[in-house]
This record gives sequence, C-alpha cells and structure tokens, in this order.
Amino acid sequence: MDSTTERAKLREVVAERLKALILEGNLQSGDRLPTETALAAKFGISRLSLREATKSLEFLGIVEARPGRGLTVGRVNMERVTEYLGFHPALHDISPKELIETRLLIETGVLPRVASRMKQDGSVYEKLNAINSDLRQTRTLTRWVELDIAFHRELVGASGLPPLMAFTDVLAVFFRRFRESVKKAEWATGIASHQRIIDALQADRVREADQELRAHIASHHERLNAR
Amino acid sequence: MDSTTERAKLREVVAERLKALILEGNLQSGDRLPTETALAAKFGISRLSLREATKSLEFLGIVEARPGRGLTVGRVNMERVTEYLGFHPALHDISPKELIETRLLIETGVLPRVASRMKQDGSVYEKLNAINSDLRQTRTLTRWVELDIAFHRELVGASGLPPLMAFTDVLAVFFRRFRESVKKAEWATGIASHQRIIDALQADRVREADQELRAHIASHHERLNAR
DNA sequence: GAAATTCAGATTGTCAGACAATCTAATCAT
DNA sequence: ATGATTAGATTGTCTGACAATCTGAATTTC
Repeated sequence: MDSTTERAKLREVVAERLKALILEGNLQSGDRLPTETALAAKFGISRLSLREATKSLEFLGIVEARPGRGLTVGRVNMERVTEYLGFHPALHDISPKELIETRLLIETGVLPRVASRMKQDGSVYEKLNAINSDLRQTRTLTRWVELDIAFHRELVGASGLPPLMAFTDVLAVFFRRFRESVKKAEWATGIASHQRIIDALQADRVREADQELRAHIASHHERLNAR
Repeated sequence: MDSTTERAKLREVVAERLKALILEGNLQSGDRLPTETALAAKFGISRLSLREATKSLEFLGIVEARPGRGLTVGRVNMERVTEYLGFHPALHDISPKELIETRLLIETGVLPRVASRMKQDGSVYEKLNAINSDLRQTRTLTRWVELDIAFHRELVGASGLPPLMAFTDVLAVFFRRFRESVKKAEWATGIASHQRIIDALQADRVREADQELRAHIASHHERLNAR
C-alpha cells in the first residue's frame, strides 16, 4: 500500500465484494443474499462492520434488509440518489463545464437515432410536443424544471438505449441548479428552442437539431459566466 | 406512523437530520461537523447506530471521517453513484445490441475532443500506443481483456470528462463477457484496429477514426450473430 | 527565540456480547 | 384443508472495550 494512498476502509472493501458477488452471481432484484452473520464470517469481520457496508448499499437501494428474512438484492433508488446528491449544490465536485460538455455529448449523440425513431413512431413527436405545450402553461419554476428535465429525458429515451437514460438521470441531478437559475424571462427562449429541435428532428434535419441543441444547452455556459 | 408505511429506520431519520444540519448551517466542503459521540448524544442513540447513517452519507461523499480529527462535510461523489449505476433497472436487462450501441455513441462522441487533446498533449498518443504495444505482447485472455478495457478507457479518459469515464467503467463490466469471447486469432485484428484509430486521431482524421472505431466495436455484433 | 520532537488526549475504526423487533416455516387446532 | 400459534432465524440497536490515527500543547534542541 503506497504511503500516499489512503488505506481502504473495511466497509469499502466489503461493498466492492458485495457488488462483485451480485454481479458475478448474476443476481436479480429480489434474490436472496447470504445473511449478515454468514457474510461477516465469510469476510472474516464482525457483523457490525459488515453492516457498515450493507447499510451504505442499502441507502442506494442496491441491497434490501428485512428483519427475520435477511438480505436481498434491490434496485437503485434514484429518488434517494437525487435527494442526497442534489440537496446542496455547493457540495458538487463536478465542474459546470464538464457537466455541460457531458450532456452535450450524450444528447447530440442520440439525435440521429431519435430522428430515425421518429420516422417509425409518431408518439415520440407527440410526447415531445406535449411536454413543450405543458411548458408553455407553466407558472412555477419547480414545474418548469420538472418539465425541462422530462423533455430532455424523453429525447434521450427515444434513442432506445436505457443505459443512457439512467446516466442522464444522474446528470440531471447535478444539472438541476442550472435549470433553477433560469429566469422566467428566459423560459420562452428555451421553449422555442425545444420546438425548433422537435421540428428539425421530425423533418430529419439532424444537423440543424444538433446545432439548436448545442446552443440550447450551451446557453448555460453563458449564464454561468455572466454571474 | 401509518400502518401501511414502513417504519423509518433510525439511520434514515439520522441521515435526514444530518442533511438538514448541513443545509441549515449552509456548511461547505471541509467544514467540521460534531463528533460521532456528540451527534449520537444529540440524537439520543448509540454511536454505532449513528455511524450507520454517517457511513451511508460517507459512501456518497457527503460526509468525510478521519480518525483523530472527526467528521467533516465532503463533496458529492458522482463517480461512486455512477459506479453503482450498473444496478439501475435500466441496465439490468440490457441487450448486447443496446450495450454495443451505447458504447458506440459514447466512444465515437469523444473522438473530436480526443483528437483536439492530442494536439496539445503528446502523452495521450504515447499512452494509447503503450497499451497497444502491451496488447501485442499479451499471451493470456485475462490480460488481453484487461488491456483492451484500458485502451478504451484511456480513449474516453482523454476526453477530459470524468463522468464519461465512470460511465464507461460501468459499461465495461457488462461488456466484459463479449471481450472474453474474442478468439485469440482475432486479437491481431483488434490491435491493428486500435492502431488505425490512434494514428487517425494523431493525424486529426476524426472521421476516419470514427469509422474505424465503429467497425471495431460493431465487430462484436457479428461475432454475436454468428453464435 | 525559533524550530523540531514528543506525548497526552481526542476521535474514528472495529470488535464481542447481548437483547428487542420482525419474519417465516413448521406444528397444532378446528 | 384452513387458520392460528409458536419456535427459530434474522435484522435493528445497544453497551462496553480497545486499536489506529490525528492534533495541539509541552518539552527539547539548536
């Protein structure tokens, strides 16, 4: 162990091993895991130390524990993740620039797939338009943020690639503070931009949609620099 | 407490209160929190129960703990969350095709940034070449898989976007079985492909690198369909 | 007097042992 | 066969204890 490297805490090692156990066993949500006592014996540690790892995983929903029953595999609890990663933006370690660039890469990357999908499935166009209509009716910032997230989520979702949806949900947590800093006077600009993206995609003008989306997301750069 | 609602675990209540404490105090990263012993007394619970909450928050980076020093406010760890994104429902039933398409989208998406980076930073070219050289020396599948992952990781890493690195690592876990099904006779093809990607990027021929990378990753499609 | 070293006290990390609360499968009663 | 009861299993929480690490005060060295 390099002296400049912090020694891994027992619980971190255990969390990694539990992760591996679930992945390698190809376990599904609901599948039983060994009991706390068995796992503690297996890893050669005390039950309470084992719990420090399992409680961390349980907090994220990855593991579920029930008295009398034992441990089972869970599902990532995105509500919990959202709540705890987003409650105090001052604690975010990702830079705004990285966040914006990452979003750009993902969202522009799905555009060809979305346009292609729209040719076969009219509901994508309808859903995007419906959300944008809702945005036009919105009076509160909370609702606006919610719908803006929904719009971009629907866009990525139309790619048919669920992993990107999941990743987008994580990015949205960190991006929220930027959305919340959008002034009401700027909502109309954002809505018009959404509309141009929708229409360009519907007309299979992917390049145009790409440029519009870049301008749309990059506008956050400008707002940030103006502060 | 509603009988249809599960009773909140002590640790969940405590995590909420810690969150509130940080928020209401407008605490920043690095700020001191009360000690475990003091918090346990404040909340009227045992120190170990207190730790179950603090360890959950520590897992997310929200809290940091150091022996002799105490608890401090941390920084939200996006990489940790992304690392465990593999347990998200969306990734659970991921199809090989989705996995391949997702990888394609990410890895081709970073190519312009990588080429741009290579103009300023010779070490990217060197690192990619070094990995590919190591691949040429490899005799075991385990090592080959390891290095192939390292190559693609370095490629995405050169984008300068840590969140994408974290996501790529998650995808790599799922992709591992495909890499492991690559026959030894196909290694040379893969290595040559890597080399063409490296050289194209070095020469700022992004389009060519893009096409080569697509063919490289898409070759998994073909192997899958042949099985 | 300033800098380096030492050390006592504080704090987290981990453990053993214990009991309460909850669950489940086996057993008993109808 | 169905419903109720119960013993055993499992998690939730606690007390008490000691090891490892950190920090600031006291002491020593130059």
